[in-house]
Amino acid sequence: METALPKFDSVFSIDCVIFGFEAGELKILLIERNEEPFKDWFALPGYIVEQDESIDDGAKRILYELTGLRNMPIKQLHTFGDVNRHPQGRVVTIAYFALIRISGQKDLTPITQYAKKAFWHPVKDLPKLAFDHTTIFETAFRRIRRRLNYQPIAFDLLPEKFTLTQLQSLYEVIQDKKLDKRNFRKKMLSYGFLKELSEKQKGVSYRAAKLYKFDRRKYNKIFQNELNIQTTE
Amino acid sequence: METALPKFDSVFSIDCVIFGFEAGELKILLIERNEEPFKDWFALPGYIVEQDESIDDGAKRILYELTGLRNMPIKQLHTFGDVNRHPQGRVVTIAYFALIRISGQKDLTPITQYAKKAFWHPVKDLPKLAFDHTTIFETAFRRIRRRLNYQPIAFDLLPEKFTLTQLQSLYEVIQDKKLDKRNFRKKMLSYGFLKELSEKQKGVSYRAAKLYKFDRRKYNKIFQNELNIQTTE
DNA sequence: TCAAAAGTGTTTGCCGTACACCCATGG
DNA sequence: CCATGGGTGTACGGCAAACACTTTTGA
Repeated sequence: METALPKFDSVFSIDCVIFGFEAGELKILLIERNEEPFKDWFALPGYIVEQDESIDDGAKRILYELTGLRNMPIKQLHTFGDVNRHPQGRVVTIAYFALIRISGQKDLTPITQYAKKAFWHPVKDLPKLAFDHTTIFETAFRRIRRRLNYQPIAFDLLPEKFTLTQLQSLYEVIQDKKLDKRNFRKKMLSYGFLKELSEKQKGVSYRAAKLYKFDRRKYNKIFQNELNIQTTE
Repeated sequence: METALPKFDSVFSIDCVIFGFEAGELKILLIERNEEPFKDWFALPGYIVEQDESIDDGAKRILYELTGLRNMPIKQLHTFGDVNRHPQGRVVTIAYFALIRISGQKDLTPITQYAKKAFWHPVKDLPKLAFDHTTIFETAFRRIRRRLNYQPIAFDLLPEKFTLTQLQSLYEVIQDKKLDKRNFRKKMLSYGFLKELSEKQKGVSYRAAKLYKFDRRKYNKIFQNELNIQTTE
């Protein structure tokens, strides 16, 4: 079943790399395609932008329609415009990315027929993806690895209340290296933007850890100088 | 004189923010437009991408045709896709940037009729630019300000042989702050990627300064670990 | 000889890093 | 009582920042 693209003159599309963290693993959101080309392949959620919507709005809409996720805080990543990246014609794609909290309740139900399903897949052992989506993913992954060093993106991936060990293991997964527990905790707490809660972890068969919250207001106050420079992208 | 765009369905274009450094000032390359819309306005060099060229190739071609500069090492900056950014229809633009050496010889002669002329303009006191080009410039400027802290982009702007004072004044201009001379020189020299030449500055009416060269090979050797992470974008 | 910029060291505080043991809890 | 992770402090080295005077040169 061939589904022709509406126009081959300079069509542009959106593709989204959505990161999540679950069961100690970094994951991204994939769909199984229900359309040619690459029907039945796994792909990043993506589709063609409408004429009367901004690319930012289009990205939000497309992500919603393919995965059921609304109002995700996506940001632009990079634009991919090789001539032959799409087998049916010229499609320039603008890639977006986001780091979000995976919560069990959110059901990933595509609204459109273009995707059979949407699901989380570990970034380790990603299958071959449709189009140039593997390249797009790699670009996104490099970006967040770098960004982890100077922006508080880890907290977007964690549950609202988390332990320092969870935070550390997230850093370790993204950077793919072990960190020293004492140094990590000392440094994180020294910033002053973590709020210690009176609650403790529950349901573990060992000493329960304290829970913390990320205090974004304090973070902004502390880093407002740097943020003036960093605000974009 | 109205010049209609070829198609209004999802046209995409390139705009280039080309930085240079001359007479102690940071400058960018502008054109004076010779086409509606915004005829006679100043604008970033930019035009529409062809169907059969990648966006990277298109960016190089367009920059050449509007300014006469060939083979510039441009990199992608960001894509701007608001619905109404172009008064004649839907044009998504992919912005590129580069830092280059302004040399007196390079004549800036547009090849096409779309630009009357191309010229360097200080980033201080930029005039109002066509379309959303002021926003694009600001995005590029923020990007290079940040990047200056972790990549050797300053050397792309300087002549091949330069003095430490020239290097420092470039850092000061980009970051808009004064730096301490002793600390600056100590730090720069400690990296080990500056090669001291036996030559000295000429034609100055005070003590001539030593000239230095940036040794990119050494730089790459020293920073290859970090570069593994930083290579992209 | 004067004006203008070149060139040069030391001290201090902070931050990153290395490193190992006892504690609390649930099963 | 045992297994599992939770939680804690110190010492060292390197880097950034503050700070002022002498030297060289051409006009």
